[in-house]
Amino acid sequence: MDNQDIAFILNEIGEMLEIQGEHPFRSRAYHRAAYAIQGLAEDINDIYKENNLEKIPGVGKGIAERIVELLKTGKLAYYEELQEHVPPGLLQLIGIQSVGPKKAKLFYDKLGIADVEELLKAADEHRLKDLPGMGPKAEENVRAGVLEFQHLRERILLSEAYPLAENIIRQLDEFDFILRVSAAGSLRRMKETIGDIDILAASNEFSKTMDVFCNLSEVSRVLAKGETKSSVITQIGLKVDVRVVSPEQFGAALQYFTGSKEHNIHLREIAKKKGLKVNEYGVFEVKTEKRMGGAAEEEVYNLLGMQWVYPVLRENKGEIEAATLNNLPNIVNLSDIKGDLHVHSNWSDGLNRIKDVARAAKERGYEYVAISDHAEKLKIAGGLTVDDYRRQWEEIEVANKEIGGVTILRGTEVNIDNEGNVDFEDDFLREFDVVTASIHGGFSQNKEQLTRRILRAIYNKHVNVIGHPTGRILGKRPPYLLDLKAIFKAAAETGTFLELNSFPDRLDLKDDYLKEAKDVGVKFVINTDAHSIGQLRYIFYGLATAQRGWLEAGDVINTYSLEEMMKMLGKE
DNA sequence: GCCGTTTTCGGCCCGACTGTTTTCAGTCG
Repeated sequence: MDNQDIAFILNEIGEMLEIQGEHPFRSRAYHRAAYAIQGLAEDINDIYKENNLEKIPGVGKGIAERIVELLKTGKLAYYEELQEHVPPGLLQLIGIQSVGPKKAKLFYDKLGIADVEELLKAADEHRLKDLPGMGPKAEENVRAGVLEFQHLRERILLSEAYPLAENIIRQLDEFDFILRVSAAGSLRRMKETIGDIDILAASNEFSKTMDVFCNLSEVSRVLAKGETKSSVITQIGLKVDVRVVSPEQFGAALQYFTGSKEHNIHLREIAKKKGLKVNEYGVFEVKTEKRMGGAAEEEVYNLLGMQWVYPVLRENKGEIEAATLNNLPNIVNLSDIKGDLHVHSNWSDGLNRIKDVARAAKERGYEYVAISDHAEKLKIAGGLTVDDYRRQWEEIEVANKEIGGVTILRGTEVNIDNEGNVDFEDDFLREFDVVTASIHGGFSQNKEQLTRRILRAIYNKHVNVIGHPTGRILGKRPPYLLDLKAIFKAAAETGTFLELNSFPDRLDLKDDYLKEAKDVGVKFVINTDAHSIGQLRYIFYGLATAQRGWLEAGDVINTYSLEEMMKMLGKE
């Protein structure tokens, strides 16, 4: 059982407790614990062995006992007992729009409905509308919700949602009665995947704003339309929520609507202790109901005695405490990036010539770019032999003379084989400016084997960087089973850099892991792994992930000048 | 079920929208 397994079960327990009508705070406790465990880089088995389970935020005596039982036996009697009362199919139902724990229980108790298909059948046969609290409209909403559930897309990549949101914002911005408009929610926090798009507008003409929004060409169905809040489904099956407030409320509303939920709950708890109340309209003194501010987000945070918090940090993972101490990280910015150390050319499986890559890098304002084509053992990607590299270096030399203003570096992406060996002998590896080593196969090995492979690469003194360290592909492939704590420790000890791969479906290392690795002294490189010059822009998503991982420019090697960076790579 | 500068009990964020009710429960974020 790994962290994800435990988090999954705790989440399901939370949901089952909701359906059972348990006290909401009990179920919230399980969800909070699951959330914390999901983000841990350290293996929960190790945490257990070190007797530190109760140090995980949100894990107390009770939940720690549940976790211990799961880790020891692979089973949990309490979980199985709950499943007898709440069949697994029932948990799907609360994923349907307009169906929550109460209605799911109602449908199950009164009609024996225990999965989505049965619910659709019951709606079609109009057996729902006569249930208490239901009616014809509610029944139709459930039916539409089921159909959407079956077609609705899962969470989509930030890189897909971001342009769509920009497009909607641009259109709304053109109306002169819409004074301000901004993305909010997980999109503004730049989460790697997005469940729905949240947009906030400031206007003095609420209903006109709502009309304009609900009539955008991207909209396929209006789920709800109110005076200040509407929800629609777009043509591509993504939900978009829009909220409109008056201009003087914009800051408080942006704060509230950006979330995360966990961040906001914590913030409002602090407000309460100070005798204040925070909502989407402003900050208020509870006693006098006097409004203290809220036109700008900064006011909200300052009134609570803390620094304004970057949206990318608002996950309730220590940022509120840091902001209170005036101690937020000075997170790395796009303008700090001075080069890319992992770009492919047409020598292996890339699209563009070295010269074109260099010119594109120069246009981005980079000082340097490393051509890091695959090495020979990765035959499927057109891996290069020793002789190929020597000829490539000649081309690099010519291009360096011809272009100027940007330095093209000799890179390589060597493969870490099933035993942890990399392509090429030490004498040849030494001739590269930067050596990145990555795993491209043998994913099904066990945790010890996979960890040993990466550790061997880390201890190879000619390997500078471990590429896409966990190998995950969002929505397609889970990360390799790894002892990340051991890998972070070894990387910090040897001065081996860990890559943050900016490909939108990789973003590997992910945000939570970056933060933990940073805390033990690991340094990073933010690369694109671009296979065409158009993909160099993916640095934008890698950078956002770095920010979410609390990285500062000093933690990232490709924010340094060429000279400084080469020194850090051990090349003079 | 968790947690602590109101600390071992008594709290636990706050409000909009919908559809059912006729003052409110459920859902959502």
